[in-house]
This record gives sequence, C-alpha cells and structure tokens, in this order.
Amino acid sequence: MSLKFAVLAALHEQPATGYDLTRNFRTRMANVWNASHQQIYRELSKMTEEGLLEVEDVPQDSRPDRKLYRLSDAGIADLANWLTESQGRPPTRDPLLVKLFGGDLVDPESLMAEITRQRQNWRQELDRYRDIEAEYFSAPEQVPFRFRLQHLALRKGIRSMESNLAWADEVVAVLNHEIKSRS
Amino acid sequence: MSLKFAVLAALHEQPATGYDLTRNFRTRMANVWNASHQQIYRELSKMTEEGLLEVEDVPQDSRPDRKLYRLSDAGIADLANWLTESQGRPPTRDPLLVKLFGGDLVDPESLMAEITRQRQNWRQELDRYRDIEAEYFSAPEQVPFRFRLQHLALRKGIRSMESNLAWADEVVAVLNHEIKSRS
DNA sequence: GAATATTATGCAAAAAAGTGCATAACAGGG
DNA sequence: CCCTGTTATGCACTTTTTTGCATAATATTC
Repeated sequence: MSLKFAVLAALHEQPATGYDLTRNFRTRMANVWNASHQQIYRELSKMTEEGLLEVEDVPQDSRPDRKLYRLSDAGIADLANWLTESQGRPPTRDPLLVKLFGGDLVDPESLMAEITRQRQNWRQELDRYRDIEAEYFSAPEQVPFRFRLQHLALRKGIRSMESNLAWADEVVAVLNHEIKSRS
Repeated sequence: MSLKFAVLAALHEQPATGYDLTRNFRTRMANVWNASHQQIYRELSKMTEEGLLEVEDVPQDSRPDRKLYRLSDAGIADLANWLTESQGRPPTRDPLLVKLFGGDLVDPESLMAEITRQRQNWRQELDRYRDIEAEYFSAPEQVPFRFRLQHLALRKGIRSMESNLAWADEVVAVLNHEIKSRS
C-alpha cells in the first residue's frame, strides 16, 4: 500500500509525468523506492480515478503527449495524514544472505565470484549517490528544510553502501582464508 | 521466487517443521528472510508436491503431529543450482525515507517522534543480533566453515543496524536544529 | 540504410506476499 | 475457572509486485 505514498511524496515535490517519476525512482530516489514504469503508470491511473491526482495533458509534436500529474487537495490531505502514522520496518529479504546459509554446497571460489560482483555493484551505487550529493547538496547549511530532509534520505543510502562494502571485505577475507586452507 | 530458496537453505542446515522454520525466520534468520507462518506452511506444501522436500510424520500426544521436512535429492540439486546463479540486489523500499520526501508537510516534532521510535527499534534489533553472536559465534576461528558463513550473514545485520543508528543520530541533529530555529 | 536508443505510454497474466480467520490441546498464573 | 501463552497446523481472499508484450515517432550511431 505504499507505492501510492511514494508517488504522492514525489509529486508533492513537484508535478511530473509517469516518465519523469520512473526516472526519479531510478536515480535520485533509488535508495528510497523501487518501481517499474508499468507499476507507476498503473498507480497513476488508479490514483487519478480516486481523486488524489489531477492530470494536465501536455501535447507534443512528434512524441506521445505527456500527462503531467499533480496532487489534488485530497492527495495532499492523504499524504499529510499518512505522514503522521508510524511506520513499521520494511521486511528484510536478502538473497545474498540466503546464499551464505546454503553456501557450503558450492565451492568458496563461486561464493567469492558472487561477493565480488556485488561489491562492485555497491561501489557503483555509492559513487552515484556521492555524485548526486555533490550536485544537489553541497552546501547543506544554506538549503531549505525540504532539501535537507532529502539530503538525509540520500545520506542513508551512502551509509548503507559504505557499510555493505566494509562487510564485503570481511567476507572476502574469510573466503580467502578458506580457499588457502583447502589448497 | 525466493522464499523457496530461503526454505531450502534453512532445511539444508537441518530438517525442520513449519513451526521451527517460522521461529528461525523470526530469530536467527531475522536479517536474512522475512516470512509469516502462513507463507511458510503454504510453501512447504507446494514444495513437497513438487518433490523438493520429504515429509516425516512425527506423532505427538496432546499436541498436533509435527511434520518434519527435509530436502530430497531434487531439493538439494535445485538449491545447489540456484547457488551458482548470480543474484540481483533486493529492491529498496523504505517508508521512512518516503516520509522524509514529504516531511515538510508535517512539523519536525512529528518526524522526530518517528525517527526516535525507529531508533529504538534498531537498537533492540542490534542487541538481539549481538546476543545471537555471543551465543553461537563467540569462537569464530575454531568453527566449521558453514557456521562461519552464517556468522557473516549475521555480521551484515549487525553492521546494518549500527549504520542505521549512526544515521538516526544525524537526522536527530538536523531536526533539533530546525526545531530550535523555528521556536 | 539499418540497428539501437530515447521519449512516452500502457495492458494482461502470473508470481509472490500480506491479512484475516480457524482449529486443537495443554500449561500456568490469577 | 478463566484468560493468556505456547505448540502446531492450515485455508481463502486480497493486495502488491514482477514479467512479458505492445505501440509510435524521432534521433543517433554504425
């Protein structure tokens, strides 16, 4: 029930089309919410029917028309109301950790390949976040409160990735030790 | 498609009933996979039909019989095969960060209450993980490889919670600053 | 000139996860 | 004796997410 609120929050920042939202969810909000374009378009239709959003048709030559969505008063009220409710933690589901629980069925080299791949992935993600930070949030003191909150969201992503990378090093060390002791 | 593999990995460690699995998923594997008992029982039936598991009926006086599940050869093969496939990252979906994106609709005190609640929650979780570590993994060098991998899974949970707590402090500082500047 | 990427939208089906409800017996505290 | 907790299982319904498919025009690269 929360893609809805992620969309409301994103549109609260500024009006956008499904395409814009898809881009934002993949970039600036990558550490916040994950959704495919199909999900987003579906949700936008549904929320418009429910009266939470207003659509403005923006015709374009040579491209499909853009549908620019913005919050209606009902949408703002719904979001404001949700913000006062206390949220549970998102469920943890980590395939990589499942692998560790079954990991003695395969050789350590195979686990090493996987953890190395993930490490690279996290590294790239961290770099992306840092780029965004440098571009949007380089002067944190002078910026309006809204942006400071967004910056904090990004900071969580950065800390997360740093933590993952440090953990990956710990795993690599253990695997190296095991690989040596077997040979 | 992955509760299946979480179950396979858990049963690979040792045969168990749905009840046992539910307990493990809530405690020792809390940072690995999240599932309700309904989900687990459903999955166990399905996987047994598919021939991945074997059931042994263990009658009990005065309590419903236990159904002890263990991996079949097909189950082991399926798990071993999955372990060689490389996994994508689990999708990020964090309601708390969504709140930050809409957070300027409510007063900072309300956000403060929420972050404080979450902080406590993380703190408790961290304590739980550390208890498990002390109980099961206190002598990491002398323990078989399988346990070392499980320990690493737990380490990720510990690092995660530490990272979350540090981040929470950052948020509290910003909110305090804002609350003061408004009064 | 052909293949690929980008902007822009969406439907339909399948898989996975969440929620409410249900049963059954014992154990322990008040 | 009643209430609550623990062991032990599960069905049915609903919501959410994923995945495959589809369209349409331009811009860019080989």
